[in-house]
Amino acid sequence: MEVDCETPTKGEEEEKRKPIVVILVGAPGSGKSTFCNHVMRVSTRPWVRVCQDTIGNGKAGTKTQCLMSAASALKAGKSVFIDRCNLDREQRLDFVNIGGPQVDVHAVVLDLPAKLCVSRSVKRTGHEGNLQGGKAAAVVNRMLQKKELPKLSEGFARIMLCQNESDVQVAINMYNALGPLDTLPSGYFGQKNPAANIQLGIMKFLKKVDGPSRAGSDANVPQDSIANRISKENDRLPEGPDNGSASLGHAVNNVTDGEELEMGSPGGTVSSCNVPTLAFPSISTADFQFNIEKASDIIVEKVEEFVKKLGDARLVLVDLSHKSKILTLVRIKATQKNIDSSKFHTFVGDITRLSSEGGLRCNVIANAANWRLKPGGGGVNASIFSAAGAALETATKERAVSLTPGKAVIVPLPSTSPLFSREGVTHVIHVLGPNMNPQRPNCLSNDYIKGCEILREAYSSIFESFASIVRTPKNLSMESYEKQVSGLSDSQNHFEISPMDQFLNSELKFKREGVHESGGNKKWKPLQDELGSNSRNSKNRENNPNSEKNGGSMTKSWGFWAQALYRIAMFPERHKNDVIEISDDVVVLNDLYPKAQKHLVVMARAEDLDCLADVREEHLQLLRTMNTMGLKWAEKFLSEHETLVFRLGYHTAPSMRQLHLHVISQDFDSVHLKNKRHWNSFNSPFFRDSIDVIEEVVKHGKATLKDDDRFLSMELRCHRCRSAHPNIPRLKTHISKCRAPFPAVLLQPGHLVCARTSDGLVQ
DNA sequence: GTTCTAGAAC
DNA sequence: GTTCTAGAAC
Repeated sequence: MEVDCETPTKGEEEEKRKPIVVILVGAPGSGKSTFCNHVMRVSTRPWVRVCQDTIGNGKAGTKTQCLMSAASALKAGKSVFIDRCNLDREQRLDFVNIGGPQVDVHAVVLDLPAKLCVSRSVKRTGHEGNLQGGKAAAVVNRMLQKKELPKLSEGFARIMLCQNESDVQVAINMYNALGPLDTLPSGYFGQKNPAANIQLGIMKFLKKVDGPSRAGSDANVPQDSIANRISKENDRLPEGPDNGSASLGHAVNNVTDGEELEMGSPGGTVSSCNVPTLAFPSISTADFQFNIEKASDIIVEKVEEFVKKLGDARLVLVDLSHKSKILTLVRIKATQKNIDSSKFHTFVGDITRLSSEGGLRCNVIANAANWRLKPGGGGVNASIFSAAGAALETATKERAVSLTPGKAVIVPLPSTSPLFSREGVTHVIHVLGPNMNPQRPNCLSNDYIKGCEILREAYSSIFESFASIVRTPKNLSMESYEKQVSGLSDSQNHFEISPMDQFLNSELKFKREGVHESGGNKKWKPLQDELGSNSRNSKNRENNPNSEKNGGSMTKSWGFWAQALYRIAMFPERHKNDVIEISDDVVVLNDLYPKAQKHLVVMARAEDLDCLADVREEHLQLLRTMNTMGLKWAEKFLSEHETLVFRLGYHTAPSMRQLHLHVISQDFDSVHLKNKRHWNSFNSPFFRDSIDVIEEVVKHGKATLKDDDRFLSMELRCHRCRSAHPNIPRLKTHISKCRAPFPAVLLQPGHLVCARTSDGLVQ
C-alpha cells in the first residue's frame, strides 16, 4: 500500500484530477440527501449535488434535467452526487454512462430496513420533494418492491453497500476524506447481513452488526488516514491477481473478482451471497508435511473435476497467510487450466472469520481434522474447534468418533455455535488427509503413490460431502416467499429455494436421519437417496426414556402449559365449555386467545401426533378430515358473516402439543394479537396452508419443514399489500383499513376461503 | 401459549 | 413522560 505524497505540478494535477460520479441508491428516507450534505460540508473535493427533488425549482424535476446538470458539473471538473432513488438498473443506466471512460462512477447503496425508511419519511417535515406524512409510507413501500441492487457489471467502478447506520457512517467518512486527487479502490464493498431479509428491530440489528472493526474505528477516528482505511478495505477483498496492488494512485477495476464475491441483498435477484460456498483449507500440507507441488496439482485436479458438477456452488481455498505458497501455486495452476474463476477462488484469511472479517460468506467449511476428531493440535483444526465452541465437539461426537485417511464426515453446525450465528456456517466437513510427518500417526514414510491417492480421495470426500449438502429438494424459501407475495414472482421462483434454506433443510434431515459419512469411492448420490426414509418418531420414542416423561415427540419436550390442547384432545368430554364439535378423529374448539374475529382450531385426536414433524403418509386421511372439518366451520361462519375470508393452516413449530389446524379469519382484528410472533406465525412461511401440507405428504410422505425461528422475527408486513410497518399498533391500524387484494400466492385455489360468489365457492 | 416487566424507543 | 418490544417465568 503506498500513497503518493509528492506535490504534483499544476499540469499533472489537472491530468490526475478525475471527477467521480457517485450514484446514491436508496428509498426515500434512506438518507441520501443527508449523506451528500455530510460529505459536501467536509470534503476538500469540489462536489455538486444533483437532486431531482430540487432541480425543478418547485416543480417536479426530471431525469433529463438531472443528466444535464450532472454533465455540466463534470465538464467543470467537479464530482457529482446523483441524489435520487436510482433503485433499478434502468434508472441508473444513463447516469453510469454520463462521463465516459474519464469518469469513475460509484454507487453508494443505502439499503436500510424498509421500516426505518418508512418511519423517517412519514415523520419528516419540509422535505424537498414534499414526500412526507401518510403518503410517504405507501410510496416507500412501492418503491422498495422495485429495488434492484446495482452490480459492477452495470459499469460501476465501485459499489458500497450500506445496510445500517454504521455502514453509512463508514461510507461518509470515506468520501469525506477523499481529496481532489485521491481515488478509491474499485470493487464491491459491504457485507450482506445473512439475516437482512428478516428485519429485526432496528436497534437490535445495529447492535448485532456494529462491530468495533468497522463503524467504531472508522467513524470515531477521523484522523485515520484514508490509506489505512483503504488498506483495511482491501484486506476484505478476495485475493486476486490484481487486488493486491490496489492503492490510492491505482484504482483497480477488477470487475470479475469483485462481482463474483459480492454480497447481495434480499431485494435483489439471486444474489451471490446465497450461492452455496465451501471454504476449505489445503489438506495435509501443513503439519502433515505433504509436498506442496504435488498437493497443489491434486487440489487443482479435483477442483477442476468438481466445479463442473457443482452447478452454481463455489469453492474457495483458504489460507491464513498472504505468503502462502500453496495458495500461490494453486492460483497459478488454476489459471493455467482455465478453471472458472466465478466457481473457484483462493482467499487469504481466517477460515473461522470469513464472513465477519473477510466479507466472504461461506455456508460450509472443511476442516483438516485429526483422526480422533478432537479439538486441539494446532492449525486449522484447533482454530475451527475453538471458534465453533463446544457445540461442534458435541455435534461431531454424535456423527463419528474417528476418521480414516481420505474420508470425511459432515457435521451440521448447531445454531448455538458462534460459527453459525456470526459467520453463517451451517456445516463443517471434517476430513483426514494423508500424513507424511513421522511424528504423527499413520505416517506414509514418503510413499507418495499412496499419499497422492489418499489426498485425492480426501478432496473428493470434501467436495462430495459439500454437494450432498447442497443437493436437497427444492421448496418454498423465505426469499421466494417474499417474491411471491409481493407479486414479483415468476413461475420459476415458485420452486426456488435459497441455499440457506437448503442448508437448513438438510440440517433438519441430518438431525433426524443420522450420520452421513462420505468416502471418495462412494457413488455421488443425492442425500435423501443415500439416507433412505425417516424412521417414525414414535418408534424412537419407544427407546427414549424421556419420551414417557414428556409425553411428546423426540424433537421437542413440552411444558405443562403446552399440553393443554393435548389434554383436550385426549379427554374432550372433560372440556365441554371449550369444545364445539367432537368426532372420532378430531376435536374442534374456539381458540382460547383468538387472533382474529373468528379463530378456531381443529385438533387431531390421534396419539403420538404432536405436530407437523410427526405427520406421515398414514396420516393423509386424517389431514383431509381436518381440512374438511375446518372448511365446514369456515363456511358456517361465512354464512353468518359473508365479508370474512378464512385461511386454514398449521404452524411449522407450534407452541402447543397435539397436531392442530388453525382456521382463522383474515381480519386479524383481535386484542389478543399483540406481538410480532403472533403476526408472523400466521403471516410468514411459518404458517403452512393445509392444502399445501396435504400435497406435500402425498408427494413426499411428509411435510417439508423449516423449523426456523427467523420467520417469527421477520419485519411486520401487511398480509394484503405487503407494506412494512414499524410496530404492531401501526400494523393493526393499517390492516384495519387495507383493502388491497391478497397476494397472488394466496389467491391460488385452496388457500383462502371466501363467501359464495356467482361462480360458486371461491377458495 | 400468556403474563409480567425492564428497558429501549419515541 | 408514554409506548412498545422482547425475554423470562410460568
